Amino acid sequence: MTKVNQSRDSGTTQRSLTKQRLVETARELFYQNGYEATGIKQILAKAGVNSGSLYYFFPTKEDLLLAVLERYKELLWPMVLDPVFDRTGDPIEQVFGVLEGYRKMLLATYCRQGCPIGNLALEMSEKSDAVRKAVAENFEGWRVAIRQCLMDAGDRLPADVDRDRLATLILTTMEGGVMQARAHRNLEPYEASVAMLRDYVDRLLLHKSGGVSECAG
Amino acid sequence: MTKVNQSRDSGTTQRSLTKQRLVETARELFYQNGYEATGIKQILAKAGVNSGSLYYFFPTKEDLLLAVLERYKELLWPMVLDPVFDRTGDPIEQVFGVLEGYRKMLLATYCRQGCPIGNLALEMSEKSDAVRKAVAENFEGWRVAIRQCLMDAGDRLPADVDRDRLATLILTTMEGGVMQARAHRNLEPYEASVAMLRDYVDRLLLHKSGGVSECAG
DNA sequence: GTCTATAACTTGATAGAC
DNA sequence: GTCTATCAAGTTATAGAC
Repeated sequence: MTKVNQSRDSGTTQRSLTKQRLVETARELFYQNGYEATGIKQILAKAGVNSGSLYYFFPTKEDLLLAVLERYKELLWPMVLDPVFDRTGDPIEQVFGVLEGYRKMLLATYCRQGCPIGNLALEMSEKSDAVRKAVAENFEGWRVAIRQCLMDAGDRLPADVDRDRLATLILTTMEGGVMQARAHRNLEPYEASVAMLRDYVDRLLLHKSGGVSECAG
Repeated sequence: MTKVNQSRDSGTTQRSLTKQRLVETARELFYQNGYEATGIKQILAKAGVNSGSLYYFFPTKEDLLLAVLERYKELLWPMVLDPVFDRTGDPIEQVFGVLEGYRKMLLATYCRQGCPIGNLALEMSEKSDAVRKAVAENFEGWRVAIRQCLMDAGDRLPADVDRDRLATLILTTMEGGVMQARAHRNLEPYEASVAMLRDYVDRLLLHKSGGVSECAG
């Protein structure tokens, strides 16, 4: 009784339910426990799939991780950006709305879970170049979206402020803040980091029309 | 032929050479490969020590990690701060000198190695509360030293700028910048983050004597 | 304090029937 | 595409002689 199984993968969409379930389960477990600390058996048990099926789709554990990282790229807009961008059109508020989203995540998990990409960045960058690149692409997607907000802010920001580098600092603030909040199991380091970043941006917004020098005193 | 082995541990100092070697080797390997990915066998081989000796000193692998984290606390001043503080007495330059030290480390390792504490923070915070706390203490030592610099800067910084929170942002910038530099295997994200932080601090230094409002325009 | 040998278990991955 | 059974190697940790 050969089931007529959905098989064509148009683009990144997985038509196979088993494959989908595998990626989703692996995503959760890698997130909660890290890549090394998550066993294939564990993934299999939670997904309700047998070893044979997993290895039919993914030759190695690393290939499964790469699929997970592709999935995270797909989720950037629907999960991270859209909910914020739908609520406000002000590009500066969009930026801090995204940061507020991570604060809510920390709050909801009692500072136990942060950014899955950041976790993998530090754990895997030296172990697999393919993974490192997939992580970098995830960072880049996030950063480019934030940079677009900064560009949309137009002349509200001083002309000489580098939007590209400021977008990098914003991602830096999120990742560094999340890291400390998790280590201290306390929101304060995250909130402090974002508050100081906000102070910086506020100062930039107020002094938009030139360098700092013009009103030194 | 029972060797008269040095045994008393006065404080944190390890009088046993074997123990010292074990901690040092574990420190390197945990740094390079992460905690989970490093095997006891690997540590034993590199240190030239037998399994029996390791377990004589450390009941579990986690205890070894805790000793490593204690060691990092001891190393903060001699390895991270003193080399910078000896070169300059200006507290603001001390802060950015420390950040420059991490840049040099990234440069020397082609962006392969960053901050060992940051790695452990993300890998271990959910797995062991003892490790999480030891990581938090390491962060706190670093942050307190930087905060002292900011306090030493006195009225060069505006009175209403929260030194404590600014110190947090500085650690955040280091950790977040290092993370992205490693993921992209490129110094730019780190340099961009630090440059923007410097711009922020420069603006604070110039506008020390009050709020932003006084010269809005 | 250090040695060797090994227990007890888990790991990622494979084979081959269906 | 999915199933079961299993491999070979690796894991942390222990036992007991010296």
